[in-house]
Amino acid sequence: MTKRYWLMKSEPSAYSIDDLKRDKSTLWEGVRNYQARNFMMKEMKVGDQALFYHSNADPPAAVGVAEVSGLAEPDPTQFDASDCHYDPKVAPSNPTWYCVRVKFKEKFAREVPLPEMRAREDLQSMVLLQKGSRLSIQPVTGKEFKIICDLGSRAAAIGRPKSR
DNA sequence: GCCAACGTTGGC
DNA sequence: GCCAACGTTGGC
Repeated sequence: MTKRYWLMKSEPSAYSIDDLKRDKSTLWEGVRNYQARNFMMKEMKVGDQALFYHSNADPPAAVGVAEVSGLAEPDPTQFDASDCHYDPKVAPSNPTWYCVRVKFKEKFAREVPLPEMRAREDLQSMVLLQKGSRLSIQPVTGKEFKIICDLGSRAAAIGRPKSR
């Protein structure tokens, strides 16, 4: 099966790329949107690559790469009354919410801020940039993934022109 | 803090 | 099944 590419949002105040770096891997808990859940449940495979995106940050930015390291399993927080993602409607015998495990791959040498992505002609079709889009887990193409990784590497910093 | 856009809930 | 009201997301 071909490797696929994703973008996963997290508010850095809740869980940042540095948290993932520290933890090495984590369950992507707390997703409470069916479309995002379905990507995790039905489409994400071990080895898939994901851009780690900081939402509600200043500026919002792609900050690194994670890799799917475990197929979807029931999200434990849906059963935990002390957790802010607790879902009292869910019976333990029949989980509603699932999450994959992801592991840390890299933190970009520099963040790739949202306005920079917006400004690029070759990223216009990204789900992230569509008006009103707020999916917290979304597919990206291999091409988009590579462009953003390149922008995040130091060599590509500030989009210096090739010729002068 | 504001607010546009989206998703969910619940009355009918 | 419609749709108004409400809650949430997330950029600005």
